[in-house]
Amino acid sequence: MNKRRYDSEKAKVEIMEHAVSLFSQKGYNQTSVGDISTASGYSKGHIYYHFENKEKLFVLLAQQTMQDWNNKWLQKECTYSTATEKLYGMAMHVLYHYQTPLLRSGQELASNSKSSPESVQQLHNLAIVPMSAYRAILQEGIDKGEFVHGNIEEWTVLLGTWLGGLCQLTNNQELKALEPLFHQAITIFLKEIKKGGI
Amino acid sequence: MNKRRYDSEKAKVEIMEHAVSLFSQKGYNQTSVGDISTASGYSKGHIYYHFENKEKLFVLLAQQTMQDWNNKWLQKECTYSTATEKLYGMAMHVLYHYQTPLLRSGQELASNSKSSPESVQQLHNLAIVPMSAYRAILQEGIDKGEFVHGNIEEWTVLLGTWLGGLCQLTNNQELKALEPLFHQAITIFLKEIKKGGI
DNA sequence: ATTAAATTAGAACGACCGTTCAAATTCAAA
DNA sequence: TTTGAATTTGAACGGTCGTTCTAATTTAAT
Repeated sequence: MNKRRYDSEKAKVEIMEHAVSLFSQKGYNQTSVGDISTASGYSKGHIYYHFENKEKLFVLLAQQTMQDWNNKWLQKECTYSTATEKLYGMAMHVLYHYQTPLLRSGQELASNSKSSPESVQQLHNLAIVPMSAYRAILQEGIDKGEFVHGNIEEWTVLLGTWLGGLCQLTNNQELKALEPLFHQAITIFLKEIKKGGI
Repeated sequence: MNKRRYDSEKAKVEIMEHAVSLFSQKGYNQTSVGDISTASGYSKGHIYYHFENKEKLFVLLAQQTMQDWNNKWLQKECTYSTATEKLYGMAMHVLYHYQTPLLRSGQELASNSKSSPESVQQLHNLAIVPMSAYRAILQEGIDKGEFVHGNIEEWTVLLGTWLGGLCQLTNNQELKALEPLFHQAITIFLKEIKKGGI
């Protein structure tokens, strides 16, 4: 069934897919609603039929992207048994699934004084998601006796900034080629926090 | 002497100072030539008397900022005797003198397809400056026997991305409060590369 | 004092962009 | 088949922005 020539949901999804691609490639300000219209094949007016405005559209995409990243991690997480394995697994997860360019576009929006405070807040909240995931692994490692007792908040920030910094390389380099780098970062980090490491 | 009412050089410097401030606060696209005009007190036309266009103005400021950062480091570097000390000193130098917001604006410009390839290339070249500084310290540490022999290019990238990632925190937090974090990152990194550390 | 160059201002242009709106088209139900 | 709602279009508006241009003002030299 459902042989309608109009399929609003399909149109909405297609618009969102092209929007994600464009925001990632060109950034928030450099991507116009006209660009999204041209790429998706739907008129500008139709985009406003589905989404209140450009800003809300972007926030929705960013939230959806981050949620997707987190869900994928939760699925993968249980395949690892130790916190150490999880750290290495997380590094690969970040390398291959963290949508750095899209989320960097969020900084553009957030730093614009004309953006609605609500949107800015929502984008800020997204940064908490990966940090929480890192913290959970570190906490588990401590609880299980794999890692020494230490300043877990500091560890979380140090790990998060390192992985975040490494992600900036994904613009210029092949992901596969970056694997050893991400792996080595975890190895170095583990020397600090692993029990019996000294 | 020199009691001219017109002082073109002074005007140029003032325009550049306000432009740096605005580009840092609002980003490249969100800073209009009109903004710079209003902030500096000189007309838009006058800005184009001194600078060919907005893009060239920004590239000049970015280059100048990076050169200033490097010069300040070269002055400070010789006050440290060991490569280990230099690493800690570099961390503080990055924390307090690396103009993260301005240089992030460069990514906005570089990711815009309408930007001239020449400008994009010039901005890319700027990223080499800090990496070279890091590599020099690591090389010195190896040569002097402070650090073990290892993959110096990999170390350079790992150190650079970590400091770069940590710099993103300077938007939200007080610099002074970040000192322990930067310090701790170097400590962890040193455990990997320092001789007799195991 | 005259003149030509340097400096500055401000208006104006053309392009683009986010958004709105009215009309056209398609759909599902009556 | 008619009707009203859902969907889609495309033109249009108001605003902003980078840039250009002309004219005015100041400066230094003659």
